[in-house]
Amino acid sequence: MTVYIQVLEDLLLQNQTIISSDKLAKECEVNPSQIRKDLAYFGEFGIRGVGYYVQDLLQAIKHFLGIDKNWNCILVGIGNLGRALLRHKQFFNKGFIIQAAFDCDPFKIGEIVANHEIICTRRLKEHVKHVDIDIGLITTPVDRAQRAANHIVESGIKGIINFAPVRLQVPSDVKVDYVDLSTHLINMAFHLSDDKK
Amino acid sequence: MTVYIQVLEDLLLQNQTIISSDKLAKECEVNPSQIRKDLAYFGEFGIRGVGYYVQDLLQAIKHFLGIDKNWNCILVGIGNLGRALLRHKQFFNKGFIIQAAFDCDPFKIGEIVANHEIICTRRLKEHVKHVDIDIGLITTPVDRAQRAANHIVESGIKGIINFAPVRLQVPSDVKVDYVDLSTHLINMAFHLSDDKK
DNA sequence: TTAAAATTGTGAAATTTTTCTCAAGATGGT
DNA sequence: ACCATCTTGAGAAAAATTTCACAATTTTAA
Repeated sequence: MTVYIQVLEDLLLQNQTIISSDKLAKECEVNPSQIRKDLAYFGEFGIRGVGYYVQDLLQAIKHFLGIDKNWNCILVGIGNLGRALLRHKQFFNKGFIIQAAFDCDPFKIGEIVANHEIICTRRLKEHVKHVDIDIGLITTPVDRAQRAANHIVESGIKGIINFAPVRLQVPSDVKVDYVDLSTHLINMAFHLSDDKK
Repeated sequence: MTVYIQVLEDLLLQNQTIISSDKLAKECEVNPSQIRKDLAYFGEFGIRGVGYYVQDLLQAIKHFLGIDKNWNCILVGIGNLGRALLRHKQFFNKGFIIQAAFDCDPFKIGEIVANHEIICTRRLKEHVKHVDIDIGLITTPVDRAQRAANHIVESGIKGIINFAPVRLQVPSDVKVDYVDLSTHLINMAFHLSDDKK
């Protein structure tokens, strides 16, 4: 789905107003039927004999995915990756706003990174009380990730995106999404192994 | 598969020598049959009535995936994310070694980040000639990503991991893996939308 | 020694996902 | 107005994936 968004936004920049499932399929490197099924899933947006209106389609997808409104996030763990995410402006454009940044290292607390003052993780719950936070991002080292998750869960947040390569124990009503960069490297290594041998 | 590695390495740290598919399934949050199928795929490693030897299994998986040897990488695009990756030591442990870092910004060239001197992207090909590089990582802005990909392809590298949210045009013998952080945020937003409404 | 309990490997069944096919609707030219 | 050409939507078919069920094998214990 996000691939569609990427490609459609690109088409919009090129002032293309209409696209057929065939051409969109080629751009996204998938089967045309696949696209039609996916797009039909949330309503009839195509016009037979014509194709899809890029702008309308984009809006429909975004609405369907819930990214036509803003989402409040917090970030726990201000290491290299944490800093990169804080400084990364792309998220704002897409409606994901980092409202606060936490770390448990006393040397980091009070430091300002990309307009965010780093706050002690132990004070996470009280800080979050007054703002409605949707998503917690964990960018701590492996051995701190579970503790970070506990703080996030305790403060009532129901979505966690975990960048630390470790499984987290959370209540069943909290959704965890795992982001593991090394998985991508491993997949690539596996793919390239065929050639190498 | 990488989830198995994560969990198995964790078990190894806990000095657990044997694990059954049932328990491993619980840890990985998947079906026990799934695990047995996956593990049987590359040989019979379990012992009926007993389970799997953690250490042997881990080694077998790593060998199967091709990560029991080192992989040489280069990084193109020294922004926030690029710097974070260069400083991230976790990759080294897993056999992925960043051998060189490139950027086309004259102000960045010559700068040293995490022991890497940043080299002009135009000189990528000649620099790579003498070392056998397996994987190119792209962490440029969107509008530079295709050019970075071209440089990488021209130098004969067959694997690209692209962190820029844009599709790349490459010859069919070059594999591209797309890493898009906002995809994870969007998935989470979609999941949480059900509750929010 | 024998029986009960544990656990894998694998064929079969069930489920999900992907692809194919084509009727139905839209457009453009004659 | 009519026909040829596009292109979607959706049911059917095909393919892939996941789960079930159980024989085969090992361990434990009486």
